[in-house]
Amino acid sequence: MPPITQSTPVIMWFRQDLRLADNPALNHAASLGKPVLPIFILDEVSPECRAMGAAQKWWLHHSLVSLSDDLKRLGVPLTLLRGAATDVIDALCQETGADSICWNRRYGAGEQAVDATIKSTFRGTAKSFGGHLLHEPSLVRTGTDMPYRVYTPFWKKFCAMGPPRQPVSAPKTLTPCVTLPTGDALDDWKLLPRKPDWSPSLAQAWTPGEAGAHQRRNAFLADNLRAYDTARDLPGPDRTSRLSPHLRFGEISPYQLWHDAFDTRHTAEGKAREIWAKELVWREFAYHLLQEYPHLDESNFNGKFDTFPWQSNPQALSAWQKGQTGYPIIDAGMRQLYQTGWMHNRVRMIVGSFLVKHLLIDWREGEKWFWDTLVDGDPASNPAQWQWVAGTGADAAPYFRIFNPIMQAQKFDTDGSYIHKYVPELKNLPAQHLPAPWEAPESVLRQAGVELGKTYPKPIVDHKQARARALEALNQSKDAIAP
DNA sequence: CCTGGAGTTGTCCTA
DNA sequence: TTAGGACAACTCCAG
Repeated sequence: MPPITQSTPVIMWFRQDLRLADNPALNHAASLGKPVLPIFILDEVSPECRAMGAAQKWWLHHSLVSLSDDLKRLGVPLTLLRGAATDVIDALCQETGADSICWNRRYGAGEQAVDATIKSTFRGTAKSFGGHLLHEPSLVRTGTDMPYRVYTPFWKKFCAMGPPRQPVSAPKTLTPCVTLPTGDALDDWKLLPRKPDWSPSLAQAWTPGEAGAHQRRNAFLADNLRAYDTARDLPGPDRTSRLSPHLRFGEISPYQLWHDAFDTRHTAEGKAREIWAKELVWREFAYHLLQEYPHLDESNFNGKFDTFPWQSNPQALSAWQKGQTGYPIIDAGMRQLYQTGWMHNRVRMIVGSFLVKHLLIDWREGEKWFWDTLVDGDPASNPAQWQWVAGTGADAAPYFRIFNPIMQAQKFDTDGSYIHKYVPELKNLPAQHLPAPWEAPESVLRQAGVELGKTYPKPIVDHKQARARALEALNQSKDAIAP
């Protein structure tokens, strides 16, 4: 080891916090008056750490480009390293003499194990900070010091714990290291898809990076917060925040968004503000569940479902993934996902319910597909929402709650704008027939150039029959004894 | 320890 | 056309 001197650098380890503003670990690093060495590690080898899906990798690539540019503007370059994080950091300390490291906490079991190992073996000071969540998930406890399993009491307790701290601004300058360690070139990581390159449609929909996140935030606060409580449910106009991937990669701080929610410079009813704040806290609740139950993506939260007879049905699974089920609202959603790496939340519930209840396919198949295709694929929110839809989760939907894909389309895509956008083969079919094209008169179909079974699939299951079959199967298993 | 109100997002049938 | 109740009972959690 080189001798520890005044000029030894502090390592700022970026992970899921790819931003400069309101980044507590970065502010800490800046405050030490030492050279700052910002790094990002691509760790695909540490056990129990879930490898990113393809859409997330695309996002990560561009987010790292953006972070790297932003850091350069502060006078320090971002160093990219690859391998098991413990080994990488060991080697980095050997090379640079760094005796100090800091990061913002993460919450997957495998990731926490890695961080704990580094903290206990690091020769020097390793400091962690809270930046990803508004309250540490393990600190929200019931009156009897237990974790919560139901959202509303969690929300009440969350509010009773007092408001989250105010966001802090980015450091003005950082001191660079005199000599830099050797790092990787981002392109060598091959995070971008090729053969085929399906990313242009993602690039059209999104601007990864901190600047893009703030653009989205400003647009949301100016336009969509006002009527958020009602308008967020309609996938056609899509008045959601669309901030989920930016939050996933920490390009914007949840502290910033929490205080935005109650900022009176933006006009909105109290109801809209509260619903938006509650959405932020759903994310917290998902992490709370993940903390209590680290295998949230692998096993049923409710063990009664461990014996449930899920059906293996590769053809149906494939039709669902490709958006070829014959139910336009399902197909629109699945195609939006595949094309843009994102799906409106209302539609996520509808397609999730369809896979699990209508097709009786294991929710884990859906969770995996979402994980691979979503740019906002989140280790906590994704499995938590799938388990909720499937009825296997904490605070699960009751088993008899089966979304009707026809009725949902009528109710939430009344003008057909969502289906028209993502199912172009039905673009000439009048809105009233979009929820269930097989019920349209033959002449109307012909006039719209639709031939069911040729230009657009016939429904792969009958709603009424599938619903009855699901109720039967679920009814039988609800009395199963948890192991 | 007991009590009792409450629980994200729906559907379908009946009156 | 629309409003209301059944669907099931259970667990959670505060007081």
